[in-house]
Amino acid sequence: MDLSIQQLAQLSGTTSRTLRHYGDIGLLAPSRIASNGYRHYDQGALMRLQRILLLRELGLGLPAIASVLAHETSPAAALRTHVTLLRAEQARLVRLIASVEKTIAAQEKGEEIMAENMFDGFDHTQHKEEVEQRWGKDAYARSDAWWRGMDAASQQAWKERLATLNGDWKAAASSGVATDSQVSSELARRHVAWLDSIPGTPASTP
Amino acid sequence: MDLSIQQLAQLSGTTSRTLRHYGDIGLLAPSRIASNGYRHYDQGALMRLQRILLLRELGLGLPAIASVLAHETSPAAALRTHVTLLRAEQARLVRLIASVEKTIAAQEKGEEIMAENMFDGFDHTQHKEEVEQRWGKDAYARSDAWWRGMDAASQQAWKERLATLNGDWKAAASSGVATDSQVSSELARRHVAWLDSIPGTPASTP
DNA sequence: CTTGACATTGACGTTGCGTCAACCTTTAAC
DNA sequence: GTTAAAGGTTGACGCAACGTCAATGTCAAG
Repeated sequence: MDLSIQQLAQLSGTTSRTLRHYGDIGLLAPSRIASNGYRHYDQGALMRLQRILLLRELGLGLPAIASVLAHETSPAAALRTHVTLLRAEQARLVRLIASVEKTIAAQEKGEEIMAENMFDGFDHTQHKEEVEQRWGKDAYARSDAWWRGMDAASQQAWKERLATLNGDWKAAASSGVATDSQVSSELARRHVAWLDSIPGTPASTP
Repeated sequence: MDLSIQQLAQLSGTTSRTLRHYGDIGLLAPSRIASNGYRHYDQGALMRLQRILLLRELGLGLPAIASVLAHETSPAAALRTHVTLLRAEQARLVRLIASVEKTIAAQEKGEEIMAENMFDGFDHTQHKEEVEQRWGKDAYARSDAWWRGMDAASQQAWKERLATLNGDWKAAASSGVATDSQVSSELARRHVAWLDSIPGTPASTP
């Protein structure tokens, strides 16, 4: 098994440039360099490349990959750290998508989004420092992004839905409704339906 | 309203370097440059900056933002394209997270991961395409993302919290609890607290 | 022998700023 | 009046992981 750089590239689904790059930075050396300067790779190099590509898909940087492969000691810690970052990034993407979709929807309704919605944002910004000090940065950032992604009408609608739900729920509780399933399950349905309107909530969990 | 570069940076939550960069690339020119060379920004600049930052949050690149602001014609198409890319990226992240977690789990059990786990990733990819074709891309990405972004323990916790809440709520309703505030407001607090654990839910709505 | 496919090294381009560096202004304090 | 602390300016390099020429050498086939 003696592969040229192109052959290895095609086999592993990457490019020759990448392979030379890995060679340059000492991540994956060719197993042999012919007299004409051509790089050649053997089975061992291929396996190492597989691991490299796997770790790369897992999001590790090339230095990190080199480190892991160098001293094969617990990649677990690195991975654990990394999964945290991935989750954060993933959450951010979810918010981004919801926000973009909301923007598109508003656009399609012919609304001129930008105008006063900006001032909403502005108010929010000034509010921001206070909130951050009282509730912590993370909490603010997370909650703000979703809320801010909505236009005024949607925010109003959200508030109303929450108010209605809470109202019905209280009413049901205080009136001691017909003990069980009919009314309460109806409430539960609406409860779940409302949750579904929150970005990221899975529709099909139970 | 005449803002220095720092003042504008703080107001808008960005940095002076960013503002100078935007000036350099012609995205946001200072409204006035004093005789000493200092940049000054007015209300108009601030509004334009708000739009820039909004579009940036939506993930558009600076040239794209410039284009949108230049000929104010339908950002819808650009956004639509972008949301597609975002979804793809998001789906990829979800797979990444799952894969990393699988790797971690395997590691902790002392297994030598790399070998056949690579094929796991492969399987997963193939599975994904099937699912996407059968259920539609959107549905898959949206419903799956949040849920899958959690580890098993978190999913379990989420289920339990939901079950407990629903249980208490039903119990309260069926037992016709002391008509009002004490118990119901306590439930409401927990209700809200639970909602807060869902990514993106604003903590301080009322 | 020539053509075309594949190899080499070298070096600049990409994205959106962060981060010095070296220097000038304004403000507040002593 | 002097001085030190802030805050301003223009370059210019750095980063992550290669993509993409450019200029040139090598190999197999017609």
